[in-house]
Amino acid sequence: MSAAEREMLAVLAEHGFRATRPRRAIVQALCEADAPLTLSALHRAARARYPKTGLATLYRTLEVLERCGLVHRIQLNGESYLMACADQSLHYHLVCVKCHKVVEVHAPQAEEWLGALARQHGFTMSAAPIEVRGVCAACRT
Amino acid sequence: MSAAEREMLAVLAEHGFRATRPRRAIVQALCEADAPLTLSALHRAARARYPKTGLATLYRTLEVLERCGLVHRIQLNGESYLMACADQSLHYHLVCVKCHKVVEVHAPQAEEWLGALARQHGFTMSAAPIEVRGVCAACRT
DNA sequence: GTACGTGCAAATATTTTGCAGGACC
DNA sequence: GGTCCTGCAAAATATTTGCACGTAC
Repeated sequence: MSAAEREMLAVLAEHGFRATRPRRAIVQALCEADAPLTLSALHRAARARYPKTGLATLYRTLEVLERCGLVHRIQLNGESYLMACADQSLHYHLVCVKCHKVVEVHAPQAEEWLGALARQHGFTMSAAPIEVRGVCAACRT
Repeated sequence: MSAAEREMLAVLAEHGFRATRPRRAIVQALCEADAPLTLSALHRAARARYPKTGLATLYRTLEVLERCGLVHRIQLNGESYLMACADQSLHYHLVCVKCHKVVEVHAPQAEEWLGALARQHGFTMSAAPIEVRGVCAACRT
């Protein structure tokens, strides 16, 4: 079990949710994916770990995970994808619109800039990842 | 007709799409909204301008507008919203998660920072708005 | 005039719900 | 042992499609 996985289950527990088999299958599938997953890809991946995982449970689990800030929906070329991110601090996700891979970036200085910018407009940024779309090195060629 | 509206119709024309009545109603509804709209709110708003606007046409028009980069889907507290933005340059959208209002911000310096950050990771940012979630001054009280 | 778009209704697909039984703490 | 969760199937929603008819260019 990866650290990310352990972390997510811990946060779930803190919020009073149980670590059931389908939930662990879904969390594991999300953590082991190397890019965001569509709903049906996630269902397939969860079933590979716990075959009885039902679609209704997947929806219900995603709602819980999103509520806890552990799962994020991102829009890529018109499709909706799901990705896990237990990190509740402000940071960036560089998302490649071609291969869909995501690089998680912490850049305190950039965050300060953005924070200052927001403050100028009376905004208080929330501690959620900021999605930045682009093309990665491998896909640019 | 607002400048944004005119701009969107011009871009549509450039892409070879016709400015039909339902499309103009949808574009106008999007441009006049002071916050992103849900699909059904947009349908209602479009119908207020051209009552015969059908739901299928709304879906088809949104696909066209998104393809042309004129409409963006944003996720807010689990709901999906649509907003118009004809500006194809890199900039930020400060989105209030309470009242849903959006402030469009151009900040060359912040963009340079972010660009440099992305380059360090081999990324080339695409010229799309970057959504930053937070709480606006009015809603913070 | 002729594509391109449309509204409508039917066909699909997606998401939610109710409930009897199972599994986590 | 008592809830909280689950799978299943049915219900409710949301989205797409086919087609005969309009209308923008």
